[in-house]
Amino acid sequence: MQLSRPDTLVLERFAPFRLNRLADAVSVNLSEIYRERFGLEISEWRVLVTLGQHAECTAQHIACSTRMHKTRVSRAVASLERRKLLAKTSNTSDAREMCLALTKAGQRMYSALVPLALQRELSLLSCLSDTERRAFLGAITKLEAALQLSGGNVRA
Amino acid sequence: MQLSRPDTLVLERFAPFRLNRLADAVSVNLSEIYRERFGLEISEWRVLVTLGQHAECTAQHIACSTRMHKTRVSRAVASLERRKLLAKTSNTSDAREMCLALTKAGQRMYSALVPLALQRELSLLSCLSDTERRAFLGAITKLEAALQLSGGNVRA
DNA sequence: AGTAGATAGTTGCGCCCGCAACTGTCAATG
DNA sequence: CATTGACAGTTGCGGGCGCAACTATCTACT
Repeated sequence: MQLSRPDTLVLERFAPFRLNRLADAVSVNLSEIYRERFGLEISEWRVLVTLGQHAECTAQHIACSTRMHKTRVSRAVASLERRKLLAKTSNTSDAREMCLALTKAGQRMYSALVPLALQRELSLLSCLSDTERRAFLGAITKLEAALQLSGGNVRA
Repeated sequence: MQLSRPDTLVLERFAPFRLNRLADAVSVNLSEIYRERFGLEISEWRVLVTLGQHAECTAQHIACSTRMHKTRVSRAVASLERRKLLAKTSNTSDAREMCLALTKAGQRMYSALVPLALQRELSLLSCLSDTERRAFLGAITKLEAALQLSGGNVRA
């Protein structure tokens, strides 16, 4: 990488920039599904998916596993609640925590969304051969580990 | 990827999410340099780097090559101008365009920043072997092509 | 039991950014 | 020449998000 002299930075070859640009483009591409078809913002989409995976959990858990700021989670949850896609119930053992769960409508949306999203993921990666894809995802796994992104980490 | 049943989406294994999270973490990591040490926002950093590479160019060109919205470029340029890191001169052949260039102070900042940024890039990628790194960057190149990110594209 | 510190979640504030609309300039066409 | 449409760049507006501060609750320690 960066074959030029060490005193010149070519943005197009600078890995952090390329990664940012790529992730943004992929995000925009995927948002056609959750945004245009289902009217969800990315933070709401993440909350929905997390709840679809872990039937009941707290906002804190969602913040950890999605690495979103807790205020962002709070707002996404509030929005989903307004739209009756999600319901809160106060936890009896700890009144600070709210137990979050998808409503029937939320589950229906989840079930409709997931196959489309997985299909889009495949389509995005379809420009890579199996070997290339494995190498790509393997490298990402290593980078995640190096940056301590695996498992539930909080940023703020 | 996604070895589970096709009706469940595990966010931690969903490539678009992983890519987004990784790019964000890399961005935060890199921002220690341009933000904390030099007081630049990411958009300003990109403008600075682009001008360091192409001595004189227009805002439009910066928007294309960085894939930033033209208003974002406009504000970053205005901020850099206020800080005397950049100077505008009106183009004689086309009065609509502004010819942008770094000032001496801007060039000094650029020269101080670039080696640190390149070093940080190396450090970020140091968890990969040469083979892995080549495979990783190669895959990114293919994905960029598939998403038409290479070369100057405008999004808006 | 009572107090202090930690934790879950919400909200006011300010900043950044995209959208749409605007100004000013250029090129093409009559 | 005048007019129309395209283009470079700026700005008002609104929305989303992070930070800090807040409330409410739990836990630990005396």
